[in-house]
Amino acid sequence: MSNNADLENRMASLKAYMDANHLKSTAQRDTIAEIFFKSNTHINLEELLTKARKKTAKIGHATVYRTMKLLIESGLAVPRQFGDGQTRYENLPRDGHHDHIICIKCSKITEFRNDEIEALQLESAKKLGFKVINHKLELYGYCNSCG
Amino acid sequence: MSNNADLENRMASLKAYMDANHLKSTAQRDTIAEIFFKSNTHINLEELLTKARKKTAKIGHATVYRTMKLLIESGLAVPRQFGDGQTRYENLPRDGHHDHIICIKCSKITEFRNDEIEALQLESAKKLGFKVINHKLELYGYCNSCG
DNA sequence: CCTTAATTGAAAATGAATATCAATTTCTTT
DNA sequence: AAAGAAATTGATATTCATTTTCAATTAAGG
Repeated sequence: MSNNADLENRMASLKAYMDANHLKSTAQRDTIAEIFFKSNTHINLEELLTKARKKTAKIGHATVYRTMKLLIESGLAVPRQFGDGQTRYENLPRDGHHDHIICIKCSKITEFRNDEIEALQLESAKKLGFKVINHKLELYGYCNSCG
Repeated sequence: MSNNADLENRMASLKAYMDANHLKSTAQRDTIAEIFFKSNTHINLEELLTKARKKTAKIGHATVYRTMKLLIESGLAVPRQFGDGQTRYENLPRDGHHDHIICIKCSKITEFRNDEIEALQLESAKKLGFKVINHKLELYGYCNSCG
């Protein structure tokens, strides 16, 4: 699946969600969603707003917040807080879930994935009577540049 | 080790940290620290403030924030954000680290621990050139009452 | 004690996120 | 294509958690 097809898939998912909820498609929403879907990093409000304003005439920050809330509700974005006071939005990778390693010195965020850990999580939860829907795993430490 | 000895241990650790940094011991600090060390849950500012004011005449909210910052710096408290906009402070259990399972319906927080997961985390990080200092693992799902 | 430096509370300031509201835009129905 | 209903928008005001400021107070060492 090409990046482009992936983008179109996500835009279509969003459209479907909006249709199902009597929500209207607007230039602002499309711009913000597209910028978000194209982002790889954990984008924050300011970045979204700056990029969106380059494409579409006038966009207020409230609209960015509102659009991101919509993307979260529709399951296309995940809000994350890494401790610096601002929410960042994660674009779910099409190849599935990943976790994060954050350098406590330079703040670099690296993604990783370990299926064995995922399996053990499900097992642990099951023992406690929990049905897991989602999870967050963050390792904090020093990257090899800062270590 | 009794609960009381444990409390005294922590108070002593704090004292040692303060001495080493030319910080003064005050009634407010002692009160807040003690309340925090005695707490089992993930206590937030409001709870700390309410309890502290019952013990010590006047305590401003700024002082609670300042004291918790001190406890974090000294490694005796860990700040956590579960997504409801406010920081909660976790008292490190004397028997070591634990992780959390959060019910997305009733918000109940259950603690668990799995050493196998911890080991795999270290291994994953090592492969990426990271030295892990700390980590957060949160599983979100439905508890057996809500599931 | 007495001096110095740290600490405190009250109030003001900051900053992220949300709510308000009149004006605008989309979508459906003629 | 035009109109009407309903949703959306941007600017502004607001909320709420947290931080800063600063004059007055207090702790600790000499």
